[in-house]
Amino acid sequence: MDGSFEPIERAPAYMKVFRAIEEKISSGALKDGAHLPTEADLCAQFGVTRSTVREGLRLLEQAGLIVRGPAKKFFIKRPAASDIAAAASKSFALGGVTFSEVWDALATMYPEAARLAAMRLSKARIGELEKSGDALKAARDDDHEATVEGAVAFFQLIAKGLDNRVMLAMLQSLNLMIGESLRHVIARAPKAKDRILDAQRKLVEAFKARDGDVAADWMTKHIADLKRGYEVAKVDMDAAIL
Amino acid sequence: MDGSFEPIERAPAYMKVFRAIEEKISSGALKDGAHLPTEADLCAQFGVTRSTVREGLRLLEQAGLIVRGPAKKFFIKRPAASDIAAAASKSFALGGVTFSEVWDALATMYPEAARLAAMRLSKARIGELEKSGDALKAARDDDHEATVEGAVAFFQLIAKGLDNRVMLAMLQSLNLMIGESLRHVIARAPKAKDRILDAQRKLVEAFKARDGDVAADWMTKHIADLKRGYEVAKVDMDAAIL
DNA sequence: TTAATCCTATTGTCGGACAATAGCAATATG
DNA sequence: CATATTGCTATTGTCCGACAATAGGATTAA
Repeated sequence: MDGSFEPIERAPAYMKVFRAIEEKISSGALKDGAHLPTEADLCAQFGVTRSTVREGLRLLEQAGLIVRGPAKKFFIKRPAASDIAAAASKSFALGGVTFSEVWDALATMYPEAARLAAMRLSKARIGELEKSGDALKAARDDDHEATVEGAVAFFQLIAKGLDNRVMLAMLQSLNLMIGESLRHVIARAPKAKDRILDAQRKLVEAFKARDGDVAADWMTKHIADLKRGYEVAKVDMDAAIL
Repeated sequence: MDGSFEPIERAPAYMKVFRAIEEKISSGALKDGAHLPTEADLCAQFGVTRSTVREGLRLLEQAGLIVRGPAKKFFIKRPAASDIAAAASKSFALGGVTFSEVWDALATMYPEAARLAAMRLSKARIGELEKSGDALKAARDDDHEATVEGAVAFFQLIAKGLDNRVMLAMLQSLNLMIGESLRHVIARAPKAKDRILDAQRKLVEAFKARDGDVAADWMTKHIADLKRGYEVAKVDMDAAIL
């Protein structure tokens, strides 16, 4: 006989609200850009009170599935690569990952990204890379903020040019972390701007020539060089990034 | 003159509650594993009502910064790599990334991961890899679930062995996505198990020999082979993963 | 026609209330 | 004495009702 019972489904109501709406989003029943019904409507539909609905909405909000539109109304938004990257890098920081872990990942992934980029970057994207370099060149040598932005923008353009949202999100989360940390050491790294510009120039040449090996090679050097800046600045690579 | 005013800080109270607690966590004032005060306490401390506090808690909950302990009490938890990976892969799925994007990322990143693994895997970890292979070999050939688990477990062990939480999270999120999708096609991929086992064997050999080039090479083949399974199964690689 | 004003729908916050539940203490039972 | 049951208490989950704040649209004034 089987007179025993299954454990009954016992999740808080706000969680069920969250899951229900999440389901409707992932199934496409609630399309990207559509407005969420008002809280009062949701109360009626789910048969719960506004407090409960609102707790569910907070979950959706933090999950990045809904964003505030005009008039505070929520509308549906499927998470973009940049959202994932931002959330991930924040979590990494909170999780206490170290500089060396980030740089290690950077050194592992970006050369291959560069190799791929050599094959895949559009002419327009390569043009953007050159323009970004020109902008950096035009900046004053002691404008460290411009140097950091120029370095990060270059990585960013490569990541975007791969035309792959998964890799974009991953590389972008690395970009966010190195950008934040570069800012703190750039002032102490002599000649950083010149060396960055040189590497970028070589990389663009490789991209133009569609030479993946050379691109990967220069990216390796570029990253090693950036890392050296950290060592010169005597940053403890085993400390957590903030 | 500058008689103009800055835009005043106007964030909802529940958001401020969220940020305040998040701050205390990231600054270390609330240590990992510590219990959060009761809702009533938080009300008193922040000077807001329980509804407001609870909405803030929902944000923290979804952000993965607090988890339910026994007795429903919350305690602090810094996000681990696996949390980040799970959140990211979920977001990728909701964002509608395609099979080919995932496989593209896989093919780009894992060979380099394997190269690194050849240098970095501990003997114990390599032993685990072999044991995982033995377990897969022992499974029945038509036990597709075991095949999928064996394939994913192998990737998982390599990712863990890199001893880098950033890469672990990234590779793990890929693992989650391919695992989920492999499950749907494995039955239609003939001889999949044998070919997987063969690649795994070659990879372990390369790891033992600490030969990064060979490891990267076999990983490339292994992944290409898995991908071919998809093509044989006539999966639309441009469709969104679910 | 444009600018100021009112109106309305919706969100943000409040306060209180009570049921549900987990953990613990007290009690009963053998 | 050991164990099982019961009751107690603190805390969370949910509900209700209320009101201020605000954004947008409608309406009126210029």
